[in-house]
Amino acid sequence: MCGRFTLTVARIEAVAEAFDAALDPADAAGYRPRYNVAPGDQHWIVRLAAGGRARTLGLAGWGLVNHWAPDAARAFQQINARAETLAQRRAYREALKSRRCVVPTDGFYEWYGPPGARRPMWLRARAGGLLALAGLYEHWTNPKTGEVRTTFTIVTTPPNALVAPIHDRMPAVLAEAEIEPWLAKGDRRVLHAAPDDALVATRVSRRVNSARNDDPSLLEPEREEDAGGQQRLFGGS
DNA sequence: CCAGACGTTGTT
DNA sequence: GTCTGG
DNA sequence: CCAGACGTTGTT
DNA sequence: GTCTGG
Repeated sequence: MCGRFTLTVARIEAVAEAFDAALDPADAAGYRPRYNVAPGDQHWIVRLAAGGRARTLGLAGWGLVNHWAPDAARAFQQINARAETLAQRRAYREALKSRRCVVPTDGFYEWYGPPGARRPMWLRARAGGLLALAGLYEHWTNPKTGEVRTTFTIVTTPPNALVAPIHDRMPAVLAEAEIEPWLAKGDRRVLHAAPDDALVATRVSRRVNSARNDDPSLLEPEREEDAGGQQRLFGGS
């Protein structure tokens, strides 16, 4: 699945340029690199402007709250949406029809191993740089305060050959040519596992476990001898 | 008809 | 065990 | 995803 | 809002 990720670029303007999106200047003012984005956090999404073809880059909360929800309690149970069932699920069907987004990131974490000894891996693009994750978003008005929140969920697929030994799900990573079909038409054919050679995996520290930790040292590769005797899933790396 | 759910993951 | 918060 | 709380009353 | 279950 996808329960934590990173966006470590120095300038959010570079993300706007890469995705050909207009940057919300109010949101951009508070930008900082993130090494441990967790459910419930504010993060960046690229979406089409209302009725148009222009893309915007702005902040939204991770964990989809449907516009009809009485409260935001279910947000944490809607951080991911299975690609296979998007069109059937009541919570996602409407958003699939009209509110797709792309979630910019430069890596995501997956945990593996036995209960109580699970270890995080950081997966990133083999050549480095940005990844485009497929997502859905929605607006929700808090009935108590009248405040409008925008929230999103990340689509998941079965794993590719790299991720399969670690986990049975992974986020839907869009190739550059798949971004527009996803945003404009919700073309579900783009929701497939990333090519087997698209990503590389690094074992990282269990300090990632706590969402309070959010600094560059989280991405430092952890050596085998620091790994506490876990089995070697990645002998060559 | 009204009431109640609407989700994913991991673990057992 | 289960829910909330980060 | 994992970590941490899970409660009320009265007093400051 | 919309669907399923009773």
